[in-house]
Amino acid sequence: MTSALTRDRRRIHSTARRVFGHDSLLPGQEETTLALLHGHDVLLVSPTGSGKSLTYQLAGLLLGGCTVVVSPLLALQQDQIDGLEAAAPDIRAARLSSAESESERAAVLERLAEGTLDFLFLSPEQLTNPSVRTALADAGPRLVAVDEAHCVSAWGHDFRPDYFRLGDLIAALGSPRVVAMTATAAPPVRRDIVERLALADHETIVMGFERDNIALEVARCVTPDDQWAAVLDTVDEAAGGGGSGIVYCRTRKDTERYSAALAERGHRPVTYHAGLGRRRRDDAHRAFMDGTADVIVATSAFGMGIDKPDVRFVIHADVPESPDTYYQEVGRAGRDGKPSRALLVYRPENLSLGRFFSTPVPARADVAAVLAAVAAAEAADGPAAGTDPRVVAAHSPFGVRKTGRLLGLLRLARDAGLDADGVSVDTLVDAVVQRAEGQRALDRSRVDMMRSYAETTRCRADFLLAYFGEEHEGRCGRCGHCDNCHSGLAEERRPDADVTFEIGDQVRHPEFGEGTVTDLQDDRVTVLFEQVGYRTLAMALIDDQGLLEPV
DNA sequence: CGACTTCGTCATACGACGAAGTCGGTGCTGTATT
Repeated sequence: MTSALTRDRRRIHSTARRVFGHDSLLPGQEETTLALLHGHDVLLVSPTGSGKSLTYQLAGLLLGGCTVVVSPLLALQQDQIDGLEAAAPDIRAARLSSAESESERAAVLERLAEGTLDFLFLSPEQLTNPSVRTALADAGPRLVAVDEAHCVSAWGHDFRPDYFRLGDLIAALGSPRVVAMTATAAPPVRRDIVERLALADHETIVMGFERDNIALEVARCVTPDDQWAAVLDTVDEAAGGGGSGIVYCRTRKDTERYSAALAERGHRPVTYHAGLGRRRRDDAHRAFMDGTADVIVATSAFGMGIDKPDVRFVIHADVPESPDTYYQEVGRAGRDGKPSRALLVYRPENLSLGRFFSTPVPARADVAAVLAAVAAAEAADGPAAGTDPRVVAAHSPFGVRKTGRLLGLLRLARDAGLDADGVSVDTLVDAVVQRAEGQRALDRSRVDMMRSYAETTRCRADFLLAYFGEEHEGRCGRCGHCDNCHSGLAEERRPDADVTFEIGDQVRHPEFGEGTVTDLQDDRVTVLFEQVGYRTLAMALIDDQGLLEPV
């Protein structure tokens, strides 16, 4: 007799073959699809190119109805639709965005109502439109896929505030299954995604982070002139091999400067940042993709969804604000599996920009004002009005943006166990400010981790994999091709070292509170504290003063 | 926080210096303006 499990596996494989022409599935695809079919939400952390999209496509088709795909960029949505139509001509996909005319939007919503749409792509902002939400709720989607889900954690505080309430917006569609997908997510990012999307009875499925064809290097510089020269010389050297590459800068101005200098040296660079306007951005993007340009000099605006296989080098002209961002950007090298370089050009002074950009902490008076506005909005427009930034903003002294940000923090504080009833305004204000301070501390500790990465003498791949919570078992602690492995600085991890803790242990520190051990070296331990973010502590000090206690 | 710009100051100094001020990254949206 055939078990239900076997039957579901067969359905998955036959759909993959019949609709997409795949005779076999990649690691993680069956597992994720099965979990969704069996009623679990899923957080899927898996590298670009590993076929994350197929999991929501298979699950969507098997669950039936229209699957909603939330994606942060309009360009990405279009890519996905094009890819889907190319892979499976029978599939009916559409997009709902500000780029469509009123009549096009009406046509899409009609197809949704008729049930003749398999996949609908949209941004979180679309879900804040009540008529869109109602139309979707009426259609009763069974699955929502959240693409580039790390955005749920990174955005919302002060950028694209609707990411902050994506969980609520999805729940309003009738609490469908949710699959959140991203290529990179360290443990606190995973926690954020699960919490903010309110993933129910969820499974976290993590495929490997390791990209062993990318050689990690750091060039430490003292003066701005050294830094300038290191970037340009490395492009000369790397581009000599014939491949293309990306130079990441922290400011728009620097992208222009480096671009001009590279052109003078005989390269074919293009510049890319958000200040350029649609047309010039599209031109730069196309020139890089088709090889007309060999280097793209860009801010962080460039890269999401880029799947150019032969990027041979990624050079960071300035240090980014976190290992999360760094690895995301580095990951755009060597998609074809061939040897590639990732060089971080590091001057400690550049870390300050990361601190500047860290999450702002709101003034207590502002939080109190928004709390009052929530009460006013609920009194005037009903209980649901208290969560809508547009409605609350009408009663608050601030714009929609700032109101939305404070509402987001308020929501998180309440979710953390503070019920609105019977809690004083002061307590709630405290909780909101604390929440923001915690976020800020985490942001800043990520800057510190970036410093540690730049200054470490151990294997750089090992450092990053530990940061992302990758299993250490069986790893010798040497990738063999980063600069520290090459120079002999990185030593083999000694398994017989006097280990007091293990990765994943819950610990308590008298000052920093509770946390989780994320990394161990012979003489140091790194802990991710709930209140203050990442801290690396000397083992000798811990032993002497009994600083860390198991919980 | 720090890089860069602007402004005032000095006075056998009209260029050089310091103080003060400004700016720095990601994109969706709907609406007003050409």
